[in-house]
Amino acid sequence: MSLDFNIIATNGAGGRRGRIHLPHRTVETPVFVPVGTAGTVKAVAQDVLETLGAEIILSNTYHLYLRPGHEAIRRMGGLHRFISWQRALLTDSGGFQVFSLSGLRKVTDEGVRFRSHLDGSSHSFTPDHSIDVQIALGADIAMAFDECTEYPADRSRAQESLRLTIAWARRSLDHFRAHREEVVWREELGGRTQSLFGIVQGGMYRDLRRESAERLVEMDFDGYAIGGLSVGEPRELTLEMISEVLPLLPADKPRYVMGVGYPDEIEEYARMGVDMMDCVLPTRAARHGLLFTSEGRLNIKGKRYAEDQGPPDPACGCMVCRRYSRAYLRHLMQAGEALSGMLNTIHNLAYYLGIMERVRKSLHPEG
RNA sequence: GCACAGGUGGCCGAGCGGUUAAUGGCAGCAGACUGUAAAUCUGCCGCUCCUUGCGAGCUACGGAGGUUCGAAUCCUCCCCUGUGCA
Repeated sequence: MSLDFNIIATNGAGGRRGRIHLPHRTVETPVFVPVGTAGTVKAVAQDVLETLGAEIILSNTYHLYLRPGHEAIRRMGGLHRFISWQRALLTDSGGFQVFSLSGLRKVTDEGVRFRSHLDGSSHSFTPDHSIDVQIALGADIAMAFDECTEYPADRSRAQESLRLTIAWARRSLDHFRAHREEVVWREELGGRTQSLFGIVQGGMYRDLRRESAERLVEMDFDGYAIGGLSVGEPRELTLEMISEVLPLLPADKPRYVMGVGYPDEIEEYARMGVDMMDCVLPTRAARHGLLFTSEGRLNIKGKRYAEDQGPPDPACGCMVCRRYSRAYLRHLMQAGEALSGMLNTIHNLAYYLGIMERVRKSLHPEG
């Protein structure tokens, strides 16, 4: 049973509005996916996420494997039940950690040997292992195990990285197909199973990106992600790579750009046909005092807001903007109060989710 | 009153004869954050000036003197704080 995705409107520029019918939720696209690495979107509780309208969140295979452990989560009925989130879930494969924990790992054809960032203990991740862990977690969408290529990477390095990612994609998919029936909620949800997405790499080389996309498409994944972007390259390059790859991906399957972006970026990508995007930016920046608003960036730590009684964003109707002043948010930040991160995160997520909602409505006013 | 221990830049606190406008930390100010090792990280943080430079001048380690080429650092007296004994 493959993933059910239907497109209900297009804009002539590649953009489309659609619905991904996942086992736990039908997700309206284009969609922004908040990041909840360790089984929590930092600083906000699940009921708040529901109120904000989040339909799908992302968790991380590597982090949950280390703590509390994927077998423990399986025994407790899977990640949805464990974190009490009955909407859609996506797990990243750990491929990004191959990149971000570069000081603590060693990559071979087999997979990656990691030293835990928690206690220094040694662990190895292979495509098979990543898939096993992801099946134990039971997210609606799992990701192929990839190597997120660093930037800058010269051509031979990007090529080598791409070769590895393609080989790992093949193994991820084979292993996934052999074991996808094992997901804990399968019976409960009428025999439905998880989906697996492949990840396009290729550094900043158009032809390598093209090759990566073509090889993955041949394998027939449930959806396709473009990875290895927003790793330090100029924005024009990010856009160039996305533009290069999108037309090569099957129109009838979801397209997902991983790890982007700023508000204007996600809007732009959505209008050109990206169906899904995740990013830590709204949540991390929120905890650090940076609010995204219709008037631009607002660093709430600024002294200039010390007695500003206006809302963070006058054009925003979120629960934070309706109730609290800039002066109060600045005070919470200054005082190091936990509520600071919570309120800032709520606003930023409301802002990001709002952008996607506007884009969806502009593509098709219904709903 | 006596005996110890102390008084350092907004606060705490190093330094105990010379690369000391003075280590650190906190607070403050500004900035960064893009599939989260991030409630983290970076820069500034005595005053003034400019040709903005590992620049110039000024003022600074309780107060006043003194020793010394040179003192936050040593000596004398005074003031204040803490602890103990009367």
